[in-house]
Amino acid sequence: MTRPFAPAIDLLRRAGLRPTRQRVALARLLFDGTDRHVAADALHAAAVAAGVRVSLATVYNALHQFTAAGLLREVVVDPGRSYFDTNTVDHHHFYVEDDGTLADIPAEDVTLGAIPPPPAGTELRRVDVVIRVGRRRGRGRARKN
Amino acid sequence: MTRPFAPAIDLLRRAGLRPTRQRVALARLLFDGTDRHVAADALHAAAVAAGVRVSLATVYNALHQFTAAGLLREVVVDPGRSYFDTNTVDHHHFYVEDDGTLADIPAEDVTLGAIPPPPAGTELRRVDVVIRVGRRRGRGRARKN
DNA sequence: GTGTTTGCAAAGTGTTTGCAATTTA
DNA sequence: TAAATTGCAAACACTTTGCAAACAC
Repeated sequence: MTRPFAPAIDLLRRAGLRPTRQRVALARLLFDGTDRHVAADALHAAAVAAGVRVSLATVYNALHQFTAAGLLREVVVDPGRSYFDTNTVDHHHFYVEDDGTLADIPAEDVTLGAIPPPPAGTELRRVDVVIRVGRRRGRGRARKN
Repeated sequence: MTRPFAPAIDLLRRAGLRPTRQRVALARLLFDGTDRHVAADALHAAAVAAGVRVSLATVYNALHQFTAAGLLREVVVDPGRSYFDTNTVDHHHFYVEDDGTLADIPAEDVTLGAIPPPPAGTELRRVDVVIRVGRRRGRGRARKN
């Protein structure tokens, strides 16, 4: 019944974030050992479902703070929706366009050769490989315009 | 003074789209031979600046119709803003995070080895490689929380 | 003519902000 | 107690929609 709070609290402390009730609750939902891809909305729903009183605005704040602290990584695959990944190790993604689902791909499963040099005055931040897939399509019928 | 309209009209016709005044005007702005990365907003502004009477809603419609017709490709690099690329040939991107700028990278400049098989029931749609770069940072000072 | 496309303004998304009330250390 | 954090609701940026008027063929 009582999952330990200590690990989440430590995690936050180590990240330099105050372990407030809502941050601890969110951290416990997020960092349970499995790799998750969450949208603010879904996390908020999960928190509420778990009986945690937290506002959506606080969830957004927490997600950004966690990201800034290196506990999460933001994944951009869909304009108009942000996903946060609990896997902060270098890796890539499958994105199932039809249902907005993400799946990790270990970095070593994608061979990425030499990368062209960044434009002048800029430095490399990250390389994101997104493999977009979709439910297999019938042999699509013609459409007019 | 009079840039030819015929090419744009043909382009639209071939794509199965009615060459209406606004679609022709937008096509002429977009397909001038160079590779462009536009957001709806910017294209609308450009059209208005060029003296074309067109509403933002129509620009959105046109961009999606052009994309569906294969004349454009949507590039997702920023949650909350859609970019459309006039280069529909297979290629990748640099994304300068600090100023929201995109630059093309020819497909052959990125070596992509074997790709893991798509999740069950799905088929490959596209592989996007986004190399995120940023203005070179000073040696960032400490921040607290 | 007839069906398509447009413009407008309103409605939607998803996200951020301002600020008083609350909580943490 | 002082400073950080929260919740709420309002403000946001961007995108989509509904429908009458305008347009293409």
